[in-house]
Amino acid sequence: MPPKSNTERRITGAGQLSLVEHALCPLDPRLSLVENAVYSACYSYPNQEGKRSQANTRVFAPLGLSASDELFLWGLLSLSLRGAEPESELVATPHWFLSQLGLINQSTRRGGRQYQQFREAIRRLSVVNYMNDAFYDPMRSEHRQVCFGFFSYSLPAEPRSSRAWKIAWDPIFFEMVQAIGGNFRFDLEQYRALDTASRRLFLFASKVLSRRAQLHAVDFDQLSIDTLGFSASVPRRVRKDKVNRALKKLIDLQVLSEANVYRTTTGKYFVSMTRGRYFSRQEQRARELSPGESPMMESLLAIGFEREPAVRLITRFRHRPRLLAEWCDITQAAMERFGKSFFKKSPMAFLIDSVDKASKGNRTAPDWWEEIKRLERAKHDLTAEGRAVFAKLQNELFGSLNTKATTAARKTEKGTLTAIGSILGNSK
DNA sequence: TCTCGTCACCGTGCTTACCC
DNA sequence: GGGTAAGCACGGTGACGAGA
Repeated sequence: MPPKSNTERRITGAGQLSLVEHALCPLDPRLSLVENAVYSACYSYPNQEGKRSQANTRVFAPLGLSASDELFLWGLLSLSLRGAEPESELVATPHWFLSQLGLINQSTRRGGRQYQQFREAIRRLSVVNYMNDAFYDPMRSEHRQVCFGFFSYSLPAEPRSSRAWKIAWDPIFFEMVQAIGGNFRFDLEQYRALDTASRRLFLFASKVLSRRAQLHAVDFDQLSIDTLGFSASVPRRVRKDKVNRALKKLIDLQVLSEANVYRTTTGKYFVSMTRGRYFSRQEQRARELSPGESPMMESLLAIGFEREPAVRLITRFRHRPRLLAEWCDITQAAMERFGKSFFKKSPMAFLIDSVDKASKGNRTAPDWWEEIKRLERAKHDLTAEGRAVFAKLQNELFGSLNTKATTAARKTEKGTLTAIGSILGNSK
């Protein structure tokens, strides 16, 4: 079914160039949603001499990872890149995040489950460690060894709290993403409507076909296992069936005008794809937020402001959004922790006075609030077992890349989830 | 014998409708 | 906003048959 050609605002997602070349975890949640999961994948890229080289990746997910978590990764990234100036930190209520991502709205009676899924996805994504021995750096126009997490977060420890959530991107990752040529845009609503395998294929096609009209020959095994995340143990005929279904969905959405899985010799399959009409109508840049849509709005309303004064306050501090977000959080934390008796006049007066003084350097955040933040941060620490796996993976991918043993190990682990026991066992 | 396509089955996660 | 149940979609597996 072709997408609606309406004039309503389309939500735009943002993808990272190297990350969509390969899957971050298996598609099957039974394989991916396990503690201390390690997923290996590889992809080929043209090096500086124009020859094909191979990039090897490892994704270490201490809390496991679900293919559906990627929706939140790309969605949050798009929110950070929405304005003229990219924001390395997002501070907003979960309701704001979910409504911006189109997961909840005022007309649908949905809520609890979406909040829980968002919270769990954020937890899993925040502890992921990503390693790649040839990650494309758009600023230096070269491939580099990288190791980073995606983001850190700070949520109120009490699930019922109405305080804002804070999400801070990893500086190295964010530097790569926000650079010109480091990201690409796609239609998040279309992405959300697809199943997880089709979503990955959609992103891969969005990246590659935005630069050229046709892809003549993508290795089928590479695409189905490394890029989409099907298990290598699944017979090729079954994978072919599933990839064909995903291709058909993209043809129906006019992302592709034509696609074909074909065989050259026995056991050697390739995929061809041709760009569809989706690319000619895609809105490249997302609209900037008005003050009324600011992530601060819900926090200010919760503190007691009317809508108009809240808009004025947001406009006044539009160049210092972090300062306003921090004092909103302090005010809400004080309301929850000490009650209204904490405030001499009102929470609104406290906020305006505090943020005014803080902007002039005459007031700093209270100690009790720093202590709350410290306790919230403490929840992130890896277990001893997790630290051991991470150290082993780093050594394996970057420490001895040229040894035959490592190459052999990579071949057997490619596209698979490695058992933690085997990793720790090998290191003995 | 090998490759390939189709189908049924099971387990899991997600969406939707309904209700409070 | 939040909980629950039913139905749906999908990934993985295995069996079976057709054709080269």
